[in-house]
Amino acid sequence: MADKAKKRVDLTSSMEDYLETVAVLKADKGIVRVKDISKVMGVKKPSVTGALKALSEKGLIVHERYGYVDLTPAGEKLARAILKKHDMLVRFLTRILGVDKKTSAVDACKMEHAISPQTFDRLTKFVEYVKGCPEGGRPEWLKGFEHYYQTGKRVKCK
Amino acid sequence: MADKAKKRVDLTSSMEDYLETVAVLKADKGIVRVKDISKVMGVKKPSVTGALKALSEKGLIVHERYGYVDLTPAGEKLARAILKKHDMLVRFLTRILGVDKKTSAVDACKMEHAISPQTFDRLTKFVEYVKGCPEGGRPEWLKGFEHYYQTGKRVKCK
DNA sequence: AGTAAATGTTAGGATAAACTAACAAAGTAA
DNA sequence: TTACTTTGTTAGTTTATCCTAACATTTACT
Repeated sequence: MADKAKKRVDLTSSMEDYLETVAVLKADKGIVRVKDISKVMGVKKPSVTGALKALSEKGLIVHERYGYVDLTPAGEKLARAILKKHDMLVRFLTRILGVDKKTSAVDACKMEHAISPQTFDRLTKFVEYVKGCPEGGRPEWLKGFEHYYQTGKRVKCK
Repeated sequence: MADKAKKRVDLTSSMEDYLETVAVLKADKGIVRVKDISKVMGVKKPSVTGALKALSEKGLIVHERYGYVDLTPAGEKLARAILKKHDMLVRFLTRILGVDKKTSAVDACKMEHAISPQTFDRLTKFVEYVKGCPEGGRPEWLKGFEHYYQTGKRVKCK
């Protein structure tokens, strides 16, 4: 077996955010450039250059001087995992808790660095469970929660 | 009105963690010392000394050289807010998602820095709602989720 | 009281992540 | 092709957080 040693890639929250942004931009616009990452993340361009250098060194992206940015297969894979977490959290926040879209996106972006695999697993299944529970619509109890949130009063408990 | 200017106290996650730990230790053991904070948080003592200095300068704790640590009223108030978030998250993770106690504590500690007031508000009400829904016990749908989590199969949906 | 152990502090350094100012390359258009 | 604009990089600084090593103070025991 050719020693394909798969070093564990351990990213800081910040680096995960950069990687995630690269993946999103790539999906959205096809090409990824420093300027766009900078804009989306609200940081200055030199910060981006620095982050990209770090991600390059970890073998997660490809970035030639003055050129576009692209993900390596390892980067793709990692980004997918991060985005999965992100999307699940957004779904939980919006569909179940009723948090508004913008806030959900912001919170998900921070929460995705905070949750353990166990919590991820359970929350994922929770969102799944709620989604498919009464085939088409929202479960009764969730409507009950919405009502409780609005009025402070419970209805139809069991 | 005597200008009681209430400067906005904006803490980093790290400083919030220190403040929280001080509050917990005070509640648990009455007195708070550097060594204990160090032990609980898994950092070395010089890090604690430094953090305490920063919290002192913000008027959140009282700490005399070589002495015990105590919270000021402002510190108490802030700590209470942080702990409220923490406890709510632990309750959500354990009681609703079924995450184990230890993991819940760890995740809550990180998530508490990530959620907005809106998410806090909604999640708090959600936990409240679930708790008091069928007076004594757990709601049917939550049992349904547990079953789904264990077996992957849904029962009694509506 | 005198000494050893426990506890706390200081000084100095490392790392991560951001910034500004100045420079370099690439793209655009006359 | 030259000159302007856009985009990207480099160098150097700042802030936050942690660390280690060495020193200081306090506490506890004999």
